[in-house]
Amino acid sequence: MAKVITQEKDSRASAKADRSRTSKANRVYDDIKEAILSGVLEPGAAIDKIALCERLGVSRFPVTTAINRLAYERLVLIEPQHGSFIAKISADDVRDLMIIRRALEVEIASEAAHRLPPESMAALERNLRYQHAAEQAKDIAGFYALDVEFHQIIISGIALAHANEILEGLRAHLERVRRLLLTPPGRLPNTLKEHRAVAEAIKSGDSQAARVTMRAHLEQTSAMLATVSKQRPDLFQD
Amino acid sequence: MAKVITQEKDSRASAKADRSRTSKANRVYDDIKEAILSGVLEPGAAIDKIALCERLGVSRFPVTTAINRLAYERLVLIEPQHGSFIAKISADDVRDLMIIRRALEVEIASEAAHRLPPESMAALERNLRYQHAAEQAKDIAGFYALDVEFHQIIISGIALAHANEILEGLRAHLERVRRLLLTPPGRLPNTLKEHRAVAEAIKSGDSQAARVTMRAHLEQTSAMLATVSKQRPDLFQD
DNA sequence: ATATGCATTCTGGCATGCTAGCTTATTTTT
DNA sequence: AAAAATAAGCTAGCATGCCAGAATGCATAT
Repeated sequence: MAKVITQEKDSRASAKADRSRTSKANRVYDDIKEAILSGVLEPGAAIDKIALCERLGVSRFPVTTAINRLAYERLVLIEPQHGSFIAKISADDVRDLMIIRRALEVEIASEAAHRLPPESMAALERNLRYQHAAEQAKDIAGFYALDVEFHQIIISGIALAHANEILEGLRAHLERVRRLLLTPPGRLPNTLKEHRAVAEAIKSGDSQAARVTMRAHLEQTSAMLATVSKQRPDLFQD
Repeated sequence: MAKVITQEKDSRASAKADRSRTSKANRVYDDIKEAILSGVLEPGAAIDKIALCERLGVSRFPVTTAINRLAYERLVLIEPQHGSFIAKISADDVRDLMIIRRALEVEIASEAAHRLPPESMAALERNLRYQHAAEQAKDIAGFYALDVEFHQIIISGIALAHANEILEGLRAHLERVRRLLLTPPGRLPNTLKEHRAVAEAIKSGDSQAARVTMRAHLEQTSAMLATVSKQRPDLFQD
C-alpha cells in the first residue's frame, strides 16, 4: 500500500519534472540556444520575435521568457525599445572564459585525484579506449564528442553540482566559438596523449600531477582557440 | 565635432543603461534579491506574488520576470503550478561554492601578480591601511566591507569580466549564509595578516606565492564557514 | 545640397484575463 | 468511523492588447 503511494508520488514527481522540462518557455529556450550554438543564428543578427512565435506556434510570452534567460547568460543582447540580437563574441571573452575554465578544471582534477569513484575511473579508461579508436579511424566529430565527455566524466564524478553548472555555461560559449570556426584543428594526437596523462595522474591519486597535466592540456586548448579565432575576425567585436 | 558625437553617444549609452537598470523588472529583482540576502525572506518561505505586486505597485509581469531570473541563479525555487519558494541552503552547496571561489580567486591572484595595474596596487595598500584602522577600532562591520572590497580590487584590477560575474553570483549565496549566521566570527587578526601576505606576493610579482597565500586565506574562510554553518542546521536542507 | 525636424513603424516593457494543474478541505460512501 | 471521491482555492504558465521609446525615412526649410 505504502509502496503504491510512493510509486504514485514518484510518477507524479517525474511527470512534474517532465512537464517543466517541456514547458513552452523551456522548449523555445532550447530551440533558440541550439540555433545560436550551431551558428544558424549568426552573431549580431537581430531576433525576429513574432516570426519565432509563428514558427514555433506559441505566443510572445514564452519567447520573451526564453530570450530573457538567454540574455542573462549573455548569449543574446537586449537593447530596450530597440531589439534583441545574437551576442557577438569578443576575443577577450574567449580568453577570459578559458582562464576560468582552466582554473575550475584544474581544481576539479586535483579533487578527482583524491576521490574519483571507481565507476568514473572505469568510464574514463573506457572513454580513452574509444578516443584511441576514433583517432585511428580519423573520426574527428566522434573524437570531439569523446573529448567533451572525458571532461564531463571527471566533473560529474566528484559531486560538484555548482561547478558543473558554471562549466556548462562556459561550454555553451566556447562551443559556439568552436562550431563557428568550423573545422576542428588537427591536434588530435597530442590531445589524446594529454588526456592519458591526466587520467594517469588521477588514477595514481597524485593531485599535484593532476593539476599540472590538466593545466598543460587546457593551455594547449587555449592556444589553439586563440590562433584559430584570428581566422574569422568578422565574427568578433572590437 | 567627432568629440561631440562621441560624447552624445556616451550619454545615450549611459542613459540607456540607466533606463534598463531602472526598469520595473530590474527594480523588483533587486528588491527581492536584497530581501533574500538580508534574510528578511527566510529559506523555504513561500513567495506571495500578488502581495509583492501590491507592495511594489506593479503588475505580475515584472515580478514573474524577476523571480524567473532569481530561479535561474538558484536563489528561489519554482514548483510549477504550485508555488515559488526561497531556496534553502545545503551545507554541501556552501562547500561547493567555496571550492569554486577558491579555484577562481587563486588563479586571479596569480594573474594579478603578473599584471595588476599600479592604481589597483595602490588601492589595495590603502585598503589594507583601512583594514588596520578598522581592526584597531573593533569595527567589525567596517572590516567586513573592506574584506569584500579587498578581493574585488584584485578581481576588477585585472580585466576578467566573466570571472567577476561568476564570483558575484557565488558571493550572493555566500553572503546570504554569512548574514543568516549573523555574528561574524572573531578571526579578524588572522584575516588581516593573510590579506597582507596576499598583497605582498602580488606586489612582488611572485605568482606562485600569490597562489599559495590566496589559497591559504580562502581555506581559512572555508573552514570558518563550515564550522559556523553547524550552528544553525535548521536553515539547511537534508 | 545639406541639415534639421517630423512622422511612421519598428521594438521591448508592461498590464491583465484566462487555463491547467496541484493541495487541501469537505462530503459522500462503505 | 475511516477511506475514498469530489469540489474549491490556490499557484504558475500562457495569450493578448496596449504603451513608450528608438531608429529610419521623408519632407521641409535654410
